[in-house]
Amino acid sequence: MAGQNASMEDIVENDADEEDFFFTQTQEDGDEVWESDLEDARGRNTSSASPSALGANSDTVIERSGHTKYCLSSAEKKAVHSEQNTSALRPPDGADAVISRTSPSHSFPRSISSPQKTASTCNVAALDSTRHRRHFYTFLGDKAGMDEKKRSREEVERIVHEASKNSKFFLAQQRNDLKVQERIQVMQSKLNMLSEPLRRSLEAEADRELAAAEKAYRTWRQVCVVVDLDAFFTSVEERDEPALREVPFAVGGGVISTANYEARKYGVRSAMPLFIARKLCPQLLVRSTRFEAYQTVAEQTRAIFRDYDPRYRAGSLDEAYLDLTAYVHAAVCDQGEEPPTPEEKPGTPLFAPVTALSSGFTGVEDSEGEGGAAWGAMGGDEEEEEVRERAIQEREASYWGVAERVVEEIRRRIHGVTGVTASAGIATSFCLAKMASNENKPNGQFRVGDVASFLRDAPVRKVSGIGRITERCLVAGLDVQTCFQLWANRALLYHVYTPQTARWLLCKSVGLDGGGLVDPEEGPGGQRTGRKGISRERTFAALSRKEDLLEKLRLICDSLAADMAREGLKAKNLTLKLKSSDFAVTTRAKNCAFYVSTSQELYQHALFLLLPQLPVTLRLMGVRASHFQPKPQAPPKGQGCLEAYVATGHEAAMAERPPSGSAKKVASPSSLGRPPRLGEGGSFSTGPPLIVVDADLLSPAGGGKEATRATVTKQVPVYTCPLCNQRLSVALSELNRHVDSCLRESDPYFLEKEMPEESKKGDVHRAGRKPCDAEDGATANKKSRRSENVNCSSRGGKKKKLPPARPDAKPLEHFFGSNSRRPTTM
DNA sequence: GCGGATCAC
DNA sequence: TATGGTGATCCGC
Ligand SMILES: Nc1ccn([C@H]2C[C@H](O)[C@@H](COP(=O)(O)OP(=O)(O)OP(=O)(O)O)O2)c(=O)n1
Ligand SMILES: [Mg+2]
Repeated sequence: MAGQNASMEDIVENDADEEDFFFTQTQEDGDEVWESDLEDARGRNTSSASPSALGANSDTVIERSGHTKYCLSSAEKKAVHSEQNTSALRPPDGADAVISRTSPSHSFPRSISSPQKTASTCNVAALDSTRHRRHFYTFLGDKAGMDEKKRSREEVERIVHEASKNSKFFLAQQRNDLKVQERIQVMQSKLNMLSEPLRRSLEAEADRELAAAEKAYRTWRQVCVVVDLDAFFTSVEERDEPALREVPFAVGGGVISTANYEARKYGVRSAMPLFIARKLCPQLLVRSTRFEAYQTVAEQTRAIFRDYDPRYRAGSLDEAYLDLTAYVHAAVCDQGEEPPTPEEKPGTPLFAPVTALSSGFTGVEDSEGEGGAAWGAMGGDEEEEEVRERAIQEREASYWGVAERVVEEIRRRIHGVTGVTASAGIATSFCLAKMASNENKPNGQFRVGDVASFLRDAPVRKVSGIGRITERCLVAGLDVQTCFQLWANRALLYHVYTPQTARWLLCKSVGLDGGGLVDPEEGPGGQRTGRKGISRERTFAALSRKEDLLEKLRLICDSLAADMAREGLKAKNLTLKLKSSDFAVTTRAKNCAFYVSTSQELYQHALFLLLPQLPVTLRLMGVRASHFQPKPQAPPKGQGCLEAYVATGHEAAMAERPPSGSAKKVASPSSLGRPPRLGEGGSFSTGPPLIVVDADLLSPAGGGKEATRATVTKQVPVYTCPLCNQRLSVALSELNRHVDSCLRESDPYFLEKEMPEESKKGDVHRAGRKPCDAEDGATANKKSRRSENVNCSSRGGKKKKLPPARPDAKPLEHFFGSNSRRPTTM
C-alpha cells in the first residue's frame, strides 16, 4: 500500500503540472459561479486565521509543513472565536484572487493550510453583492441547463433579494447561515492545525478505505439507470391542457411545486414562493396540484419499469432506479452477440484499485471514451493481444449501445403512455446515473462512459446528497468545488468530517455507491411499508392564543390519525414540531408507554408536548409518529399482549393500551421493571413525577427554558401550570386537580376517552385514565441544550454507511406537496 | 433517545 | 401581505 501511495502522489503531482489539462476546459454557464465563488470566499475573508498561510500557499510555495502547532480538541470552537476576535477583518488578498482566476478549479490539495478563508459574512449588506446572494437562496441554484434565459441570473437574484430582504423568513435564513459559517470556521481551524504527518496518515487511511470500497462496489458492467420525468407536475397539466405548454406556467399554491421550462427561463423554480415567482414573471400561469393525476402517471410509468427490472426502485413519484444489467445481457444475446464478461475487460479489474481511478483523474491517459478504457495502461504487447482487445472493445461498445437503446425505448414508452417526457442517466453506479439524468434534461439521456472525465470537473453539488450547505462547507472550508477536488483532498475530509461522512464523500467523489438495487421493495406480495414515520404538519397565519393553537393541533391529529388508521399503524413515539412566527423551528418528542393511533391519543400526547412551550406565536405545527408497532407478521396472530412484552422485554409485543377502565391512576412504568424513582419525587432532574396520574400532562417548572438548572437541584417542587402559567408549590395531588380543571376549561376534548365523534363537548369525565406512562421523564427534562454546538461535520441526509452493502436507499415513494394534499386549509 | 440540521423531491 | 409538506438520516449530546 505504501508503494501505491507513493505512486499516487506522483500522479497527483503530475496532475498539478498538467494544470491546463484540467482548467482549460471550457467552462460553461455554471462555471462562472464557481470562479466567482472562489473569489468570493477568498476576497471576503481576507482574514485568515493563521496569518501565515495566505499568499504563501496560494502559489508555488507548497508550505504545508510549517505551522500546525496546536491541536484543538473540542475547544475548537473557542479557538475559533478568539481568532475571530483577533483577526476579525483583514484586507483582501489580491494575489489569491489572481491565482484563483488562473486556476479556478483547484488550489492544490497540498494547500492543507491553504484557503484560509473565513466564511462569508452574511449580512444584508453582503448580500447586496450578487455573488453573495447566489448561494443563499435555495432556488437560485443552477438548474436545468436552459440556454435561453429571459432574465439574467443577476436580474433574478436582484428581484428575489428585493422581495425577500425584509422578511422574517430572510432573517431566519440569515440566522441559520451564521451557524453554518461558524461550522466553516471550525473546519478551517482544524485545517490549520493539520500536521503533515497526520495528513499523510489520513490520506493513507482514505486510500485504504477507498480501495475497499472499490473492491466492494465498483463494477464496470452493471447497467444502472435513473429515469426522471421532466418538469413533472407541469408536464402532466400540460398534457391535459396543451395551451399551457406555450406559456410560462407553474404548479403550486403559496409555493411553487414546479415550473415548466418556459417559466424557468424567468427564474421561476421549485420551492419559490408564488409572490416572488410573479415578480419574476408576471404572466406566470399557476394551477394547483392534482396529486391523483400525478399518481396515475407514476403508476403507468412503474408498469413500464417492471418490464425491464421487476426490482426497480421508485425514488419518488417521478423518479425511478433500474438495474438493466440482466435485461441488456439478454438483449445482447438475443441479437446473437455475446455480452462482455468482467474478466475479459483488459485492465479493468472489476474492482479497480485506487490507482486506477486516480490515473483516470490525472488524465494520464484517459481519453479512450469507452468505459474503463482509462484503466488500460497495462503493457500489453502482442498483436494478438491487440486483436483480442479490439474484439472486446467492440463487444463493449455494442453492449452499451444496447443499453442506450433500451433506455430510449423506455422513455419512448413512457411518453407514449403518459404523454410526459422523461430524461435518463445511464452509468455503472446509481449515483453516477443520477447525476447523468440531469445532463440532457429535458427529454434526453446521457451515459457516463469515462467516469473520470465525467467527474473531473463536476461540481460537488451535482452529487445527490450534497446540498446547498454541504457544498458551501466544502467550498468555503476546503476550497473543494469539483468531485476531483473532493478526491484530491480526501485527507482533509477525514480530518474535518466524521469517518462516516468522509467515506461517503470520498465514495461519491469517485462515483461509487452500493450498486445493486437491493432491497426487495416490491418483491413478493410482501407489502412492506418500510416507512419509519408518518407525519402531518400545517402552516397557518401566525397564532398565539392557546385555544387557536389547540384547535389546529386537534385538526392535525385528526388528519394524521386518519392516515395511520388507513395504514394500520400504531406508534410509540411522537414528535411535535413547532415553527414560530419568526421561522425558528423546534421539536419535542416523547415516548408513549403504549402504542397510540387514535386522534385522541395523538392529541393528548401532542398537547403534553406543546403545553410547556406555550407562550408562543406559531406559524406551523406538526406531529410525527414513529416507532411503529411491528405488523403482525405471518404466523403468530394474536400478538400484542402485555405478557409477551414483559416476558421478552421487547417492544415488539408491547401492548396496546390495556382496557380502558382498568388503568387507573398509577401509571408508573414500574410494572415494566423499572424501579420507581420516588425519592426524587418532584425532582426536576427526573422529569415529571411518575406516580402522578397526569404526570404526562405536566411540566415541571424548570423543564423549560426559564428556571436555570442551578436552582433546580433543590427540592421544593414548584410547578408551573402549563395552562394558566400559575406557579404552584403544592402537593402533587392538588396540583393534579388544579391542572385537570384548567384542562377542562381550555379543551373539552382533552380528557375524552371514547367517542371518536367529537360532537359532544359537554362535560367530560375522566373515564379511562390515560395509561400512558411518562416513561422516563427523559424527554421532558432534556438538558437545556446549549445548542450552539458547532459541529463541523456535514450532517444531513446522506447515507454514509459504506460497508453496509447498501449505501443509497431511496425512500420508497412518498407524497409531498404543500398545496396538494388537502386543499382545505386547516 | 432527543433535538437540530440537512437533503431530496 | 406573502416562503410548503413528507420522510429520512446523521451528529453530538
Ligand atoms: N421542492 C420541491 C421539489 C419538487 N417537487 C415536486 C414537483 C416536481 O414536479 C416533482 C419532481 O421533482 P423534480 O426535482 O424531478 O423536478 P421536476 O420533475 O419538476 O423538473 P426536472 O425536469 O428538473 O426533473 O416533485 C416539489 O413539490 N417541491
Ligand atoms: Mg423530474
